[in-house]
Amino acid sequence: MTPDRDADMSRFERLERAGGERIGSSRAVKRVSMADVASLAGVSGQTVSRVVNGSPRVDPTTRARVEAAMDQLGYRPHRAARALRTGRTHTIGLVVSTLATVGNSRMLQAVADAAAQRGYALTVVTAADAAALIEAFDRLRDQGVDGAIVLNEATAAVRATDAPTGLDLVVVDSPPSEGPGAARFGIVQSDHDSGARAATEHLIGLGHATVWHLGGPEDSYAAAERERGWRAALEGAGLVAPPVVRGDWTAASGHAEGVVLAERPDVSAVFVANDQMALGLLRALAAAGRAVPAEVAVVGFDDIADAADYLPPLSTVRQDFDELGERAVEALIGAIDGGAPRTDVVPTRLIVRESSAARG
Amino acid sequence: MTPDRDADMSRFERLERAGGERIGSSRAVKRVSMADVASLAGVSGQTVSRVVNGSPRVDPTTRARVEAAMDQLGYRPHRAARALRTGRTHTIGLVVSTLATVGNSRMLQAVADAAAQRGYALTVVTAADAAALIEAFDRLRDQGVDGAIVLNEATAAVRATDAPTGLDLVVVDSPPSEGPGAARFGIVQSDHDSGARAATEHLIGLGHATVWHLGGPEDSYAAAERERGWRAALEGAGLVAPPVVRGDWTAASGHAEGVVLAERPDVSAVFVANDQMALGLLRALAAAGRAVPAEVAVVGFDDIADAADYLPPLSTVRQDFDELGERAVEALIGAIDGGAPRTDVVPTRLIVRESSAARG
DNA sequence: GGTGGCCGTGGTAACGTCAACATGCCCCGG
DNA sequence: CCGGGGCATGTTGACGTTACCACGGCCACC
Repeated sequence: MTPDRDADMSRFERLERAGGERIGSSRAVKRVSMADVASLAGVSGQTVSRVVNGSPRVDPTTRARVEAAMDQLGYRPHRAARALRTGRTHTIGLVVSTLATVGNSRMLQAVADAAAQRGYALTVVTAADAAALIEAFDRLRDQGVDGAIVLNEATAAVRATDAPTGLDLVVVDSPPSEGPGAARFGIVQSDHDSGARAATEHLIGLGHATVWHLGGPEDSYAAAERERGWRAALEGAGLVAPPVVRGDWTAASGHAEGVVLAERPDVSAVFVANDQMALGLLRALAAAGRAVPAEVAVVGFDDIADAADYLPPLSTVRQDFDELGERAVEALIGAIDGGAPRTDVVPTRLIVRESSAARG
Repeated sequence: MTPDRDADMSRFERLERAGGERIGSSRAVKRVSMADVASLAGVSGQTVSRVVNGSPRVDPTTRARVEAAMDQLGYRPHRAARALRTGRTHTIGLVVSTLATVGNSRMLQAVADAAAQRGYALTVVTAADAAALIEAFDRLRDQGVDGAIVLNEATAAVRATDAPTGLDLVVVDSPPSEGPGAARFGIVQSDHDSGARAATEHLIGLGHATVWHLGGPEDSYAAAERERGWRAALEGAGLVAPPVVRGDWTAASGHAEGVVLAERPDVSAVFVANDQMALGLLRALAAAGRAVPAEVAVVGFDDIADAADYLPPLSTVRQDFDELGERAVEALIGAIDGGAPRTDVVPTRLIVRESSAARG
């Protein structure tokens, strides 16, 4: 750690010495340009450019000389100048509805890391509703991002992205883009359907007469897919699906709906569309004196880190957020580089904990 | 929604018509430059620039004409060109250690919104340790951000920011910057000390013989401050402080440490350094058969949204993340515009819920 | 032995913007 | 009536980079 820091400081000082006319103010460091490197290395700016961009048409000797000069001067390419010239900013945007849901936060982190690893900067914009989404795209276009990843529950809002935005787009958890124009944007998502099915089948396997569903908002595609999987599992087992109750992903909404479910004696198993709502449900069940899992079994979705410490520890369907982020970035960069939009589905996995332990 | 969308589409079409040579490929839209606006309005580019930047030295008539032309063409200033010329990117960076803690996510959202509101783009970089922090600053400098906000628990890592980075900086939850050079960066933080003190005094007021502390990591400044407040409250009441146990902010660590605490019969009140660790503690207590709050009272810190749905609902100290984000952005932009680094402290507030209800 | 082609390199211009200076005009004071 | 000063606007060049074309030298092939 200490060596690293020293290394950085000395590089900085070199930089300051190299370009600084003024003394005292660290703000006055003149930046090292390609021309500086070129003259030190005794080559033209063009050759420096070739070295920087890894062109093969450079003599190894020359390349070494240029690299030495860059090192000595602490040269860093000027992104704005490059962007002006090439039209590529090497920046991608992320549009997110909210960071209040833990899943979105996890995705953001995964996307940030994946982008950084590929040398792309990530700029984040929030957009709660459809109108804000349009505005968010405007802002991103102004900022000159090369493309954007959309993390927005509202299907209706995502539809708006069918409109031409002038940006390459990858949408996470989106219905297939429709219309005759075929795919307008890439899609990356978890296998909500299978995950929900597995969760529901697991509950059925425990011997419950049926499985209730505490779902996500009506306009969410992910919520619809999870509901679909739940319904399919019930149907497959020849059971009737009870009416769906819906929350808005928050624990508070899970509690509010949970109070209603807890009152019904015929509720003995609930598949909840995300972990945070399950947390609220668990509280409602506890308040109603209904033991989990003895009287009511509960399974969530997401497997956020906290779920293992709920009371009782929550069975849930794990989403691989890191993989999702990775694929979203990869798909977007592919599209930016001229590839066709594609659709990726990442598998999910049922994690059984105490909230749905076998009835003893 | 529909009108908005239509408006956007027609603007896009205008844009396409205005500059497009090629047909068919929506990627080929040529961007509208200042020169296009200038020639349409019959003025020089310089005058357009003056209008865009709100210079007062423009005749109202001319200004109107230029604005009409901009509107008609759908002109958007080119940020990269502007950045190249002025050296300002109007972008700020956010360095965050992890988004796994809900507090950090909340801060990120608040910062994103505050930055957007001021016309700044926000780029996010993660940096888990001190070495990564240095690298993160490098990357941000490459990307040409005007300044950065640092959200990183590790005090040691934050210290590294004492090294010149060539960036204006605002650090959230940092010890005062030290040394003869006075303040190198701005600081924004919650009043951890008072919050912790209030929480501890509340527990003492409930009649507990003493209050235990489940603290954050040793290298965290926020954790140290909270511990300080806890200690001060005990001292003020003439009570002896029990040994501190520490977690790493996660629920899992709270559970691991909580198991130890739950075994001790002399533990009847615990002040936990954040809500997520408190969740783990609650589970440990439940597993040990110790009722909350009847046998053990618990108070957390942060007031994340889920805390109200813990079992039992968690008493906690609320941080005003939105205010923190707002102030951090404000302080940073102030510094970018040449202001002196400043320190802001945002008040915290005790929220009493069932986990520390008065003993019946 | 001539010629074509490739290889390494350099020169020039342009991306869109804004700062600095220049220009022409009108109004006011002496 | 003339000169100076402000005001609105225009002209020029530069920020740092890369695309395009040009050039000389060398090898290979016929």
